[in-house]
Amino acid sequence: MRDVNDISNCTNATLRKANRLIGQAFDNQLQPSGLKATQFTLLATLDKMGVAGVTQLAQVMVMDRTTLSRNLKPLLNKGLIQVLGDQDQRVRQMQLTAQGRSMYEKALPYWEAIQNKVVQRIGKERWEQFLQDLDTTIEVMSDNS
Amino acid sequence: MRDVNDISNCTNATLRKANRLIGQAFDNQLQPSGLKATQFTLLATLDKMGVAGVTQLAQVMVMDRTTLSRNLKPLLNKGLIQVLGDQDQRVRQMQLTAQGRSMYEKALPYWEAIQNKVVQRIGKERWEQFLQDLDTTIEVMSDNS
DNA sequence: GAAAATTAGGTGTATATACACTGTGTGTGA
DNA sequence: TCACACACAGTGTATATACACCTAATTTTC
Repeated sequence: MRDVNDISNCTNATLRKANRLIGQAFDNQLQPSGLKATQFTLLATLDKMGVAGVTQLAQVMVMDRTTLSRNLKPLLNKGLIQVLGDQDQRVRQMQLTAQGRSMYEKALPYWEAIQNKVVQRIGKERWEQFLQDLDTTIEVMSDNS
Repeated sequence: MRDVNDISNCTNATLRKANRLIGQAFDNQLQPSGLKATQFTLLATLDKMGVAGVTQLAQVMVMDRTTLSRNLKPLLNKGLIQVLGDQDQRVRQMQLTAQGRSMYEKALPYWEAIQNKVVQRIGKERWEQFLQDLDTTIEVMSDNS
């Protein structure tokens, strides 16, 4: 049994460590594609949504709106994402450009490579449990109470 | 069974989401202490090590040396950490100051509060499994191969 | 229909993260 | 001993993250 109050078992610190290592591994593998792992995730999410406003996209990504705002900049600069007009002039609807979709699709094999490598290292069964626990954590921590 | 190659199951993206939420929760709870969660973790680690050089501390924290170098700055500025001399003039040995230890100890109850809250939300049993899986992930991802 | 509340979004500031590169000190081998 | 390798740490640059605050457009309310 782990001691909850032992600082060695800090949920945040342990999660951060894992996050750094996994992030580096994904960034590393995705490097030939010219995308960071975070950018790849953003493109993947927007690709699935088709068209989305900033706040809407931020909610789906469980990310602060202002963080997303900043993360969009390099992708807009590279022409991977374009902004569409909207009746409601407050909203900036966005979607992938042809170049963006192309770059995303070219990056997919690199993503699959590292994703499979990670699953293999952790072990399929344990990985499934792990992803489930991450999803649960995301769910229970999303209630602002 | 989860599809490993389904982008919805991206290990990195899911981990990042959880990391953001947990990080915010810890930062939030620690706010009255004047420390960010990352800074708290750094102080806790250095407190346990007693004295440590930058590279040594970075290895223990599974963190890039240059990242740690930057993270140390606000703590040095606030006088929570001090640099000691060393025979080997390349090494910057560091330790907590009295003020640093005091601030760390004052922050501990806030850490315990959020740590327990998180464990309660996830559920003790599931949390133990979760921490175990995180540790495993850290271990298998630490091999540079 | 105008004032107030709400909603969408960006900026200023600070920290977190890491790669490529630089500088400096230490040790080692010819 | 001196040149070269190696070890320790910081900087330049770029992105990621989020809170506090600001602006503008829309909706709601009276």
